[in-house]
Amino acid sequence: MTPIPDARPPRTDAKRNRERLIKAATEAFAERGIDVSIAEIAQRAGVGKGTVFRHFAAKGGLVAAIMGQIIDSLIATCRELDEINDDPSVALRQFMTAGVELLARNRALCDVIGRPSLQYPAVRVGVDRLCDTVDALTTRARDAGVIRQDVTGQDIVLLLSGINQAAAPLADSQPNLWLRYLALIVDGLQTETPHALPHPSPRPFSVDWG
Amino acid sequence: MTPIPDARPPRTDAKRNRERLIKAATEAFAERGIDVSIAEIAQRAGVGKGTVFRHFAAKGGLVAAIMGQIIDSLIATCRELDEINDDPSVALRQFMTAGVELLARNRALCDVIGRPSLQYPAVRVGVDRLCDTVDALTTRARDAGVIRQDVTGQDIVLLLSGINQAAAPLADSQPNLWLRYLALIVDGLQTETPHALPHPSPRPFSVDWG
Amino acid sequence: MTPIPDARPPRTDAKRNRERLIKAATEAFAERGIDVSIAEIAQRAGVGKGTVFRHFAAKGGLVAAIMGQIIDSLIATCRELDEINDDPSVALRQFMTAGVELLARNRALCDVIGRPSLQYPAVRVGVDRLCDTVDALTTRARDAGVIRQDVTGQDIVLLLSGINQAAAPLADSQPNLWLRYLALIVDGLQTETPHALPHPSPRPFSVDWG
Amino acid sequence: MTPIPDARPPRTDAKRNRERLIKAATEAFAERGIDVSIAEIAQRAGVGKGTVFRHFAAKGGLVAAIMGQIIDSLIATCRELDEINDDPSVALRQFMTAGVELLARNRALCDVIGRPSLQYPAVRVGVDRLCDTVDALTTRARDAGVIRQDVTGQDIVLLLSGINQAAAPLADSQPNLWLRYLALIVDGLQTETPHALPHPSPRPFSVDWG
DNA sequence: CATGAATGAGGATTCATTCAT
DNA sequence: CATGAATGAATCCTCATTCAT
Repeated sequence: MTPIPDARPPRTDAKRNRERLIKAATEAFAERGIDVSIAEIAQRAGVGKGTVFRHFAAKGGLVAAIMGQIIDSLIATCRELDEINDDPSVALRQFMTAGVELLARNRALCDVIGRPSLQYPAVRVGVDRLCDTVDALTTRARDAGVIRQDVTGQDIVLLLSGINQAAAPLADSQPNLWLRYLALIVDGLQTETPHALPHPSPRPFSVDWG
Repeated sequence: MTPIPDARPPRTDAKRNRERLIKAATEAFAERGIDVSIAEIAQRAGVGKGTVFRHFAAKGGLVAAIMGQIIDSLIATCRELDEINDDPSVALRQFMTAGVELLARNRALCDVIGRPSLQYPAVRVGVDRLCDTVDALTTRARDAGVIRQDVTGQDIVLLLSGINQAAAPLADSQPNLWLRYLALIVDGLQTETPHALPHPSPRPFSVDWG
Repeated sequence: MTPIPDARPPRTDAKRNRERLIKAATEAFAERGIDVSIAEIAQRAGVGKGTVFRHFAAKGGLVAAIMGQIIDSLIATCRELDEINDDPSVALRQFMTAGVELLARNRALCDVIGRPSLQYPAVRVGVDRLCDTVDALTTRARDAGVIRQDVTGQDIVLLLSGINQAAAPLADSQPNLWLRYLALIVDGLQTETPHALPHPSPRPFSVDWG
Repeated sequence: MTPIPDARPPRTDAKRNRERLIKAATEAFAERGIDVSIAEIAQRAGVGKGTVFRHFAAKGGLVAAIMGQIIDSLIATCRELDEINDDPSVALRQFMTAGVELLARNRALCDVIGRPSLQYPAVRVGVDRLCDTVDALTTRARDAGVIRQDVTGQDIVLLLSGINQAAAPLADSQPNLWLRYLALIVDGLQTETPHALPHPSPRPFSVDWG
């Protein structure tokens, strides 16, 4: 029996294209934010624009996929650091460093995480999962008494974005300025004279109780 | 004797239109950021697109004017609070509250203040002036020993943006969440066990020493 | 009887404004061509844009008026040179020099004279009158045998524009290049071995026999 | 053996569209000058505006491409006539006829060639190459003694524009009038009693010695 | 009469998305 | 499946002309 030629075009190409596309999009988004054009992403990937839309029905899907993956990697980092470090204080600081650095080096991540209501459902869900993961670490730190008792994992995640933002306006000329604000906030979290916080800890992103 | 003015004052209708335009632009920018189209601003103001360009030769000029005005008002607020309050700690907290609230209610302000290299020269200069004004207040607070000795006025200004950013993703469902992070940072600034900060205090926006 | 104040606003102002307007428009058109904006003309004249339209219902009217005046002055120049000079050859050369120089220094004149069908009726009529005037001089030159017998006044006028155009592309770097082509054409008009011209002398601008 | 092309040839429909676009642009420019809107060109070609920009990133590129092509064809014509004709006098006359006719039928060519400082670099370079090519022919004619000794190829090219311009104002009603002025100038170039020209022969377009 | 404020049509250009090849 | 050609809505901006003051 002669196999029917071309009946099933090879999946390999599609898979490799998808990988190249994701790699290119990841880099392009990191460097230029989510406003980078599909044309540029396609060109960086060495594929046609149509191929981008074959893999992701709309630009938003591509954004969500890339960003979701990055958030997942941060979740993994958090878990690892939590496991590796006996001292939750060290783990937390290392995690926060990783998180802010990620934001400082990825404009698109700031774009999607920093906007009101996180437009992208996938990002919203990812961030919630990140918050849960960080909350485990945070709880351990709270229990160990190395950070103030009223901060949650979600607070920590939100603060990552805040720390990065504080330094962002000067990022071009002073690219490591975020280290300063990270240290400032870490110091603050360890304050021995906390006052009661005036607003309850936030609700998850995916919950909107109106 | 009433002095004869050299040039006639702006016509009342023009003045009113300008006011409506500025009001509309202020609101539109606040709600939707600097990417709102001139068409929408014109429509909100009830004028033609051409009228917008009569008052501001280019969109950038309108942005700069509105944002500059807002920054100036924050500078004024800072001065007033510095004068009114004997306790620099109170003055600083009140100023920071005013600043974060302003950001929380104005997406365009976040857009122009938060981006790398502050594209708009007028904004850059305004922010530098703001930093100077805040630095006076900050210095008084440092001298009084109510905040850690290594923070400057520019740190405070940058932190405003960071505090707002921490709360921004949840702003739609929890519009006052910024109060929480403001309190957290204020507490942190008063820590009695500060560690040396790993990065020097930032240089002004308008200076780029390469 | 007390005279009614302000009943008849002084004509003096209007007249003076008109003069300033015409002066400004003349200069602006000369320097920048007919595409100069009404706003710039009004500003140069120190009047409002509305005043321009009070004096000339549309931009075309202003163009026609200014250009007509300039053409009239060239007509006067032609008459004077014709009267002053006994030698028609000299008179013709001096007139052509004046004409090309006028074009070389007036972009708007080139714009309105050089385009097909001379859009502006006033210009068309003026150019026809110019042609008639030049034809008198040309006839004298022909009768004196100092130019070839088959050229008319209209030919001469059209050649002015042609001579200027030949030099125009290099006018920025070589502003007197037109002298070269003027001399070339003047030499040519005096050829002693003319061939019969393949196209009849042109009909006037204002006549269109379809 | 057919070699495998590195890249696929342009799709037939794209090629056809490009051809229609170029044809439409060529006609539109010829009829109405370089100020025709992209919208009109697109409509004439039966494509969307975006398609025009797909093929030419900016309007200037389209202008330069079309005009460059036309100038190149004139260069080719010049070379052919130079080769075909033993008599340089005939070759030169035939070339000048072709050149003026081209201008007479193409408003955009007049626009880009006739303006001071030739704005479009591609046009400037093309015209310089044209001048060089014509200069070869002109030199032959000078050496044969059939034209005056002081004219160059660039003079000839500039005169094409001048000749066309002389006839242009009446082009609508007398579309072949340019033949008259062409004959007049050709006669003049052959004068046996030349006077020294008062201005040196022009420098190339691409050279600006300030 | 004079002013300059307001208008809005029109122009070049960008880019996500669709679809013929 | 992949390509990149085509589309057209959207955006900023200009300027002749109208008209309220």
